[in-house]
Amino acid sequence: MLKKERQAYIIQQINIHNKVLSSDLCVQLDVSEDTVRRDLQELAEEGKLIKVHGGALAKSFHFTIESQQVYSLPEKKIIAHKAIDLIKDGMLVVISGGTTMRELVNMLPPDLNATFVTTNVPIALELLEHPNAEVIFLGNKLLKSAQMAVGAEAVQRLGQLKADLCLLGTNSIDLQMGITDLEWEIIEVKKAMIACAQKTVSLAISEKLNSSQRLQVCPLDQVDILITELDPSSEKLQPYAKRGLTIL
Amino acid sequence: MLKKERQAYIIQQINIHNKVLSSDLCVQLDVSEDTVRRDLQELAEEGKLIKVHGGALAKSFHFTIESQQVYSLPEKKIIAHKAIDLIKDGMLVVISGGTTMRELVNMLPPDLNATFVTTNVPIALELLEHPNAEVIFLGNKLLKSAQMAVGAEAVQRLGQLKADLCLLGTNSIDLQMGITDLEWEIIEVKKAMIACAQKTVSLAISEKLNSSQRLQVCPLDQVDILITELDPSSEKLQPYAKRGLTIL
DNA sequence: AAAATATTTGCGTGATTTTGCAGGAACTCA
DNA sequence: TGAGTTCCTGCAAAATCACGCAAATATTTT
Repeated sequence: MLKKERQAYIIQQINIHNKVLSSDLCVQLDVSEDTVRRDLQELAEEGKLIKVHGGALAKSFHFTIESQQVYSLPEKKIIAHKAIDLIKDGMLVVISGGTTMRELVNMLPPDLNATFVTTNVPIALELLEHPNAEVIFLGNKLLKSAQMAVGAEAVQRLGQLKADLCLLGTNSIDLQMGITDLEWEIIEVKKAMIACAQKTVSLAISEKLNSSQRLQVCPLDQVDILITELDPSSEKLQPYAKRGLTIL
Repeated sequence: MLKKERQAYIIQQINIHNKVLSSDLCVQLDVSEDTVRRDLQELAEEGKLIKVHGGALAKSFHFTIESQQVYSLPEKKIIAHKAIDLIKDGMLVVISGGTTMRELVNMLPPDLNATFVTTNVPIALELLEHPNAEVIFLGNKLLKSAQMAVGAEAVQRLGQLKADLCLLGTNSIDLQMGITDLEWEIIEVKKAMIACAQKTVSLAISEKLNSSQRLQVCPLDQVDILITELDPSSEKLQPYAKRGLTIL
């Protein structure tokens, strides 16, 4: 078998599987490991793949590993844009945390006259930049990992509110478990946020659809509106529409 | 499974859910906990995530304020350094806002085990970066100009505390009027902070000595310790020493 | 076609990487 | 405080890699 043939085969395998193992290749091609290694090295030098210990990865893999400042920022901007239309003058809005929410706050029209309630420190800071928003921060004990207030005090004071809208940054949502999250203390606060608002809006990039974590925030029927970056007619969203959620 | 694949998966999970647990990952990836730990550590060194006990956090999720040009930074660092010696393990410290305070929080020794109470949003955020500090944020309505909580709620809840130390960023201090400030709402909160603490410390760069503003926070005899960037024996400080303040 | 030259391949050896495990330290939480 | 978890260090086994060398193969020259 010719060298060119071998390399063509390797490229083909990479295109199909996005990765190859040296050990696999040397069996499939019936050559020594050294030969495979040399082939991979050559192809890597030509920029046709990425060599890693034990095999090689498709070039496109490099994308995933790159660390962007904010993951999926364009998608989040789309989501934020859709959500903003829900906020009207005079409303009392409860808002959670996350990068999507930060984008949303950033994009709020300057002339909007609304009151925002949050337990999340970065969100509060971002809201303070807005010329007309009134900002209420609830809570006392702050949780480091989530940079937000948790605990009985925050929950109790959320209970004393009657909000028009709850904007919920969502970690995981699926049909069985509804909205789920990882930490008990966060769950508690999110539950209280949902309970005090007339309408609950879940904001999630589509990757988060159909994934679930340990603890339930609320079942699906407590969510009124679901916003993703996808078009409402998208295939992935139909199961949620069938369950009675408004899709934006 | 290739190591890079694993790491790409971890990054993806982190980006979607903001947080991952080592224990979850080692099940999902079918490797030992050690391997997961090593992966997380490696990714943390590359700056792609933040390693925490038991798992890791997304980097973009953690929002920090970029330290812009701070006026008189070297002086403020000196002040902060002096003040830090006053804070001991187990203390409950009430802390106001300002760039000097941000420097102070930044310089806190990582092994310090104290509880901090503040009504200032940027300070709270900075405190959250500290590995051991417990952070309590008081208040609900936020004042845009000062990025802090004001109003009856905050004042009342400060009244329910018994703090060891009150660290007060000071705008103006002089012999006649004591500590003074501009805005009524801020005065109220600062008064409450002083009232609830056993010792009050005023931190001020020497420029602010012998200046006063419209509204009084407290008379000079309520201040226990005065910290400036000057040497305690400095001429400018003697009048304050004579009035009974400890000069550091 | 034969010889000379260049390229490719396989192998041995030793270095490097990866992984899991044991133990003890450090941390968390009730 | 004390049990349970997570973390770190060092170690060892296995896999993978890198390098030189010689044999095999391909290419060019004569």
